Amino acid sequence: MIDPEPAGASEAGGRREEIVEIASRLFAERSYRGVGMRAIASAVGVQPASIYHHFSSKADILDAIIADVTERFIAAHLYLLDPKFVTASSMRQLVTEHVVYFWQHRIAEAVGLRELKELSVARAEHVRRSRRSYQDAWICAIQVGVSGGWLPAQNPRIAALALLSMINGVNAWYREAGPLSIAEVAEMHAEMAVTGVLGGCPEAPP
Amino acid sequence: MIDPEPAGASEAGGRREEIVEIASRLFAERSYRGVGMRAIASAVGVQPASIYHHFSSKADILDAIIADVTERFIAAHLYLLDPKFVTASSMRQLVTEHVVYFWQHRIAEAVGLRELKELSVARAEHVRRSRRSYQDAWICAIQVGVSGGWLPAQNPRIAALALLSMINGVNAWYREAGPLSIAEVAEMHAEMAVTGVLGGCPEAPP
DNA sequence: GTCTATAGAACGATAGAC
DNA sequence: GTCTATCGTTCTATAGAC
Repeated sequence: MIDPEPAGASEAGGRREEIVEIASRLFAERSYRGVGMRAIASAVGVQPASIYHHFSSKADILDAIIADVTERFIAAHLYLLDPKFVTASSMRQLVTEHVVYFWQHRIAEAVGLRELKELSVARAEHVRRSRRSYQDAWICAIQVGVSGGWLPAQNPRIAALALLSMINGVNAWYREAGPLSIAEVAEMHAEMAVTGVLGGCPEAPP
Repeated sequence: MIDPEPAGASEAGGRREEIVEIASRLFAERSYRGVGMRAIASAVGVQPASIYHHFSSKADILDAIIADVTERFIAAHLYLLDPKFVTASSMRQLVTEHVVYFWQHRIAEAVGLRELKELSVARAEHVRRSRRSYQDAWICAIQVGVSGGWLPAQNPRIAALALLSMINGVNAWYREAGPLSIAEVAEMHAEMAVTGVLGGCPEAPP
């Protein structure tokens, strides 16, 4: 049993984590600029000045929210697009895990997507580079499939961007109250993405 | 030659139109709450108080920006999804026109998507209803295709939402500096959407 | 139709006691 | 670690002259 938190993070249940969690919900609902320190403090149940014992500024809270949610997923899953081993099956697996992970982290992901410009330039650039590497890995993997004859996609770059738009869009409309679980929706998207957008037949090699 | 502006709009080049155009660009770049009346006035070249001669409030400017950009497209194109006449070909045409129109109106569309919650409740609800009718028309049309045997989509609702996410995502990554025109990207999306996501073969009837 | 001037509220952040 | 109190800024919006 390994501590799932990276080194440097405080134990769960600390004030700092509580502030991050509450602020992320508020930012997702009313936007970063639409939520003041007074509103955050009030939701936490403390006075505004107390927040500054845990964070040096409001932007520092935003940094902690966005931090590396997306990067962590990308770093852990890029191997599925490795040109030497990528298959239609590994692509389906990646789409499925992508949809599920992004839904599970939907609040931080929504804030990270919407408030990217509010981040410090250095951190925003870090996030953009990470996303770019994921996108490029998809393009490269699709090109491998086209060269190998098992993916008939016309334009790998456009296909990759269309595929990512499709699966990133799930959070905008999916609701847990509906008849389908997020895992079912994820599987359907894997099918629509790889068999549909990329044109890879389910029974085709590899 | 008919006046393209709906009745009630002032002639082009008026201060009101100038303010709407400048404010929409600023809102798209720095968000509604991130842009003050001073910034808008400064960009227009007047004093802040002068804006209030043309608009009763900042929210009134946002209303004028969003107004009915999306509704106008939907109202003019719903006929292409009419259950009695819809075909794979009319779906492809709609996707193409959708992508091109949304790109041409990308500034207002971006503001309308991002700042929907800043709108007055009544106007926000009007926009949501309009989008919902478009979505429902897509679902219904796909169901017709499934019933008719010319679309193998598994789940019409999920397929419609995936398709719309895909084509609405174009504005997030397309840049005119690239090698493809928006019309070319739109055509490729029509192919990926109808042949790919919905599974309709190009040569299949109708 | 645009100006100067400013009201009144909310903002991010700090000082210093406990 | 949280409090009270508040500083200085910025915000939307208005009053009234020209």
